[in-house]
Amino acid sequence: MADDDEITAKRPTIYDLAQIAGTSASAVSSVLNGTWKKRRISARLAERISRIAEEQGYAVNLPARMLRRERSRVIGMIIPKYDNRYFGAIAERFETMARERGLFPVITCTQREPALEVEAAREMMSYQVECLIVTGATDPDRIAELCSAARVRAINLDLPGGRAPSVVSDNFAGALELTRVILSRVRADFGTPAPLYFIGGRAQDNNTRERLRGFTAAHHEAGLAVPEGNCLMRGYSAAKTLSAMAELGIADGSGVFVNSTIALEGVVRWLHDQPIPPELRFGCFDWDPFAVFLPQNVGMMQQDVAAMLSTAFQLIESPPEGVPTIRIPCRFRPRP
Amino acid sequence: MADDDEITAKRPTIYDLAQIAGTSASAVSSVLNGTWKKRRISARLAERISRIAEEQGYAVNLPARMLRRERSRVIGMIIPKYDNRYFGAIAERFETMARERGLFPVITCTQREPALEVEAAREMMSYQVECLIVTGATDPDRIAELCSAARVRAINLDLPGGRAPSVVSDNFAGALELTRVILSRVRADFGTPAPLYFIGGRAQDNNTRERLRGFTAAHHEAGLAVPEGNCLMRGYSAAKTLSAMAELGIADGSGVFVNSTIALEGVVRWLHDQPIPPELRFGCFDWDPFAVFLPQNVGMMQQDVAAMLSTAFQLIESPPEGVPTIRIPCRFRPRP
DNA sequence: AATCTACGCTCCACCGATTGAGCATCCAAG
DNA sequence: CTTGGATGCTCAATCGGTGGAGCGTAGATT
Repeated sequence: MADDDEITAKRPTIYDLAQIAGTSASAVSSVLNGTWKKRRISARLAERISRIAEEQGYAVNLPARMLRRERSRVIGMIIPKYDNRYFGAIAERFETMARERGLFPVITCTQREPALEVEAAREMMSYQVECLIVTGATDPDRIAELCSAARVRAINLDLPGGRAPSVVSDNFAGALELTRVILSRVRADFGTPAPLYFIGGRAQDNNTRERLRGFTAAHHEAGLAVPEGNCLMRGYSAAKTLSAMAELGIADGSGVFVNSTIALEGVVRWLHDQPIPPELRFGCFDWDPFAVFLPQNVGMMQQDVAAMLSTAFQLIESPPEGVPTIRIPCRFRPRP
Repeated sequence: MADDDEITAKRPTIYDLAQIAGTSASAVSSVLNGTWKKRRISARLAERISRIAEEQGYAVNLPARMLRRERSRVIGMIIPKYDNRYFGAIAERFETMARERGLFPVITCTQREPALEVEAAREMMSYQVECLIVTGATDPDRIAELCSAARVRAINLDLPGGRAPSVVSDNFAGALELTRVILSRVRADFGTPAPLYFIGGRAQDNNTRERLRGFTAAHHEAGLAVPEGNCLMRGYSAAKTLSAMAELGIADGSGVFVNSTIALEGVVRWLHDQPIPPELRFGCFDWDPFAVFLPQNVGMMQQDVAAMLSTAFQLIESPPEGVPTIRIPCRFRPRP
């Protein structure tokens, strides 16, 4: 409340409060953590201690509490990047849901570097996390191993692994639907039923493989074969995608399946770099509120972040048998 | 390295390692935290302890370490949202820079709710942060007060305050330049030197006021007055901006200054909702890699996140006299 | 031979909060 | 007057890591 400078040189502890209140540290502790009824502290004393704590601007020393308690109530998340809407939404939703459950969320971002992923996982162990959500990790099994050695439950999000339960989007179904839409729009607008291009991601990465499967299946439905050369997977980088686009020799009337918003940045930049931008149609796996309005976009496949995280927290709260991979449907958002 | 199940029921402590190595906990501690030379532990023993720690998958218990050490080496950041590029970039850069300095970054996001801001600040005190970067807070002075009571250095980022050093963009200069560009493009494309609209933000908020000042100054330069009704500041919400747009009766040939990417979402949605979208030109304060390609966009004013955070860390490392507000220039990014 | 110094290590108090065990006090029942 | 129970509180051990103080031994110096 009021300023009380020069009295407290450091932040007050329960011992300081106990001295001021003329009581014991254990009474103060139990009042401030809510166990005072169980410990038969009178309401009068509880009241007084609370008031003094307020006046002194007391804040519990979490490290000390965590050291003593057997449960830390800390839940960790490692995530590749903050700077796109998908991962941003995941981080935000994770924080909210953790707090709703009385847990302390700790997030760390690994810049998509495998070495940093492992380091981040170790750091999470040091924080004494009870559970770790591993998002979009290149090697989730490596991390799951670290976790199981430390008796920490791990959940894979976005990218599946073989040693911990996973929650992922239904990449196959999403890619199937998105490819169908792009194909039919290309047919409607240009009349040519040509096979589409597939741009972005990494061929080894599970999500990319699943999406490529959906992409191929939609082509087969339409009686089309996908030429090898149509698929360019140079990783998650706008710059690499941009330089790759030049090789394809994309002509008017083409259709493009873009495998992430980061790849889409490359595609869009390439388009605008062309002296005469080709007339084409594209669709993208992942949604972005601005990209969805871009002229040649037919629509975007939005992953259901809320459902994915609800499922992840359910898996944490009631650990499943075995190592399931749960697939969450995506939602197609056409260009408005 | 190898699995060593069923041996360790819990994560090992320095005492466990000491027992295995046949030495004392303090030797183990000093080896693992690097002070072993100072403490005259032999290289041979240090080697052996390191190997055993590795084998056992030891990870230091950070809460215990933090409790003991007088410095926690934790640095906190509170931030309104993760889900836009500006704040996403800030969070990411903050993490990187903190780690480069051997600090542990802890970020929490407050959903732009004043009550959550204060709660988040309290939580940061509980984590024993040594320093707190307060980003885009609605009431930075309230938080600065909490911090000074707990002897925690605070720095305001993005939104300035009166009780802690602040690092902000040069909103006036940025808005001046952006307004000039929009005005000249409107003139070039439509011939009509009409005053622009100003959309988004809150009238009480410092950044919005500064930008409005730049906006007005650019109009005066051009011999134009800004009619009151041209400025609509309904907060940081796409939905509110969208509904506000309807009131303005924007006609062909207009120019719009959009005060944030979140407001831009509303503007763009409004445009696409119109049966016949008006021909207009807009510019936006804040950059987004997709929005920058939208057809009627003349360009975006990008805040220099790296410079802002470098400055913030400098202020942390060498605390300044008084309570300065440092302004960082922005960079205009035209539509490619 | 006695003293000194460097070396290599261990002992133990401590950080702040938590919690099982235990100690008075008081009122009621036997 | 004693026993029993409830009430209201305090004591002290503990969590894991840290670091100042100190101890025994070996080799060097006087």
